[in-house]
Amino acid sequence: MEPNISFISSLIGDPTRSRMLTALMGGKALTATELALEAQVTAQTASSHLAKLVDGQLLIVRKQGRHKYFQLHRQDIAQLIEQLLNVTSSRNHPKTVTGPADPRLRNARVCYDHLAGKFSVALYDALTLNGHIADKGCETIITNQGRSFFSTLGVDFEAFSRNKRPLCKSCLDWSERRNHLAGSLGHWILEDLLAKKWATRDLDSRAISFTKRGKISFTKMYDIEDLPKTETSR
Amino acid sequence: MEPNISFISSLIGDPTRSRMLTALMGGKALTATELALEAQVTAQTASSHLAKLVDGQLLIVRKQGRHKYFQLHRQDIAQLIEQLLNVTSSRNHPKTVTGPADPRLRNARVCYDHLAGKFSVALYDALTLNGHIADKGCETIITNQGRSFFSTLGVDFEAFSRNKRPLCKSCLDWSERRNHLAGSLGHWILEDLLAKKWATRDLDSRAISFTKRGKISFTKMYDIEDLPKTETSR
DNA sequence: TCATTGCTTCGATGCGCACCGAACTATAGA
DNA sequence: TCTATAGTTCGGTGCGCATCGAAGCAATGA
Repeated sequence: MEPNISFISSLIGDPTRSRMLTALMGGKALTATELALEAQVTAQTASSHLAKLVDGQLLIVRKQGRHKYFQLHRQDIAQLIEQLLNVTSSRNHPKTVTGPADPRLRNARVCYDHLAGKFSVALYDALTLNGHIADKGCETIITNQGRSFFSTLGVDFEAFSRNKRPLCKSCLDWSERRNHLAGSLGHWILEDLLAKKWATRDLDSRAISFTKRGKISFTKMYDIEDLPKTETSR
Repeated sequence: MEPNISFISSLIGDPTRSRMLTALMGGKALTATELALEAQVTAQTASSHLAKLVDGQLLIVRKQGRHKYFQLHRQDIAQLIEQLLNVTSSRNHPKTVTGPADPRLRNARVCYDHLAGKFSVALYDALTLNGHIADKGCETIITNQGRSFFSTLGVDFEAFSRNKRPLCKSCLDWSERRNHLAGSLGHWILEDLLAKKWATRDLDSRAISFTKRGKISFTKMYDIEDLPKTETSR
């Protein structure tokens, strides 16, 4: 028998649940109340939705004291949501597309566990331009030069290769409709950014805010030429 | 604003509509009545569903005489469905997974526009083994050797490169849970098979039936060692 | 121990929508 | 012209489910 697509799709198909799922695309685990707020429903309603999402294995839950932390179940779920975002955004009516997007989200945001948005696309372009990665159209690979470049930055490729996750992977950006870097290398870059305090993760959203100094350092480190201006206005 | 995932998902989320969509994964355009049969609903019900799918831009429709032919809208929709199939099948209860699958579908079937199933996985393995393609874990690329190999078979890489579609791409097989070849090269292989009359497309399903001679030629052409036995029993 | 906060269960309400019967339009062929 | 087939529109039915109020557990902290 062919697997039954409709079950998972109908889980995502409810507006409230899909709001929860996109909120969780930030990669951070969120509590039930946070998700209720995000989805704009009462705690009771949220509870029943979350139970369904866990039951359908879209989310995993971890209990910590009197809190319950929810996360996307696995990488492939995040990929599915991302693909849905892509398909949807390219299909939107022209009117709504240009709608009032949060400028911070456009600049830099988290896409599950790696960077997305204008900054991320600029990074991808710079890495390509400098020959660190190669965009083969159908795939993105890391070059030998890129391998040594990232090694000096402290990337442990040995550890990555033990991991079954793809090292580098292109991921279509739904706001920019251009490629950006995903995979474990994309993950490393984001973690590195945050560890270096060049940028901070917003508490209330998927947005990533660069500090002034961080922006400069980031630009220098990856040799990015045309980093777009940060629109700091809310 | 983030695009609204739930709209598309809820379209796919209805069991009847999802049956129609999976039926269309065969790549062939189907008429409204065929889809009604496939989804096991009356013509009226099918009509309303199909209108919604077209309206939601999941399908395109072509009118021909008194027939209406429906097809998946674009490649990305097919990819989305495929990803859903993957996620769903890996999540199925062990009981239902081993359920009575149509053996013909397991052997060889169409995945939108390329080959899938056991045969396809065997092909992928053989191509890898012979160094025609290289599975880099995170991506699949065609080697120089593979390029010349396929050139002698009549592949016009020039024409492909003008196309924006990826040349070769791995696609996870939901029945085998292994990679098989997608992309325009995967498409070419399927078309070539059918053109050579080594295999025929079933009229009523996504299944692909190899002729005895075709199976031998296919095995020889791509140097496949361990092609699984064809289970001809229905 | 009691109060507070986080989350769940139960029950009731009401909307949305999948479904079909019946009647209608449109195309093809004779 | 008439007949058969393909597809649509309309109206009515009924189920499913998202929603919330109220009450109930559970864990923390004082």
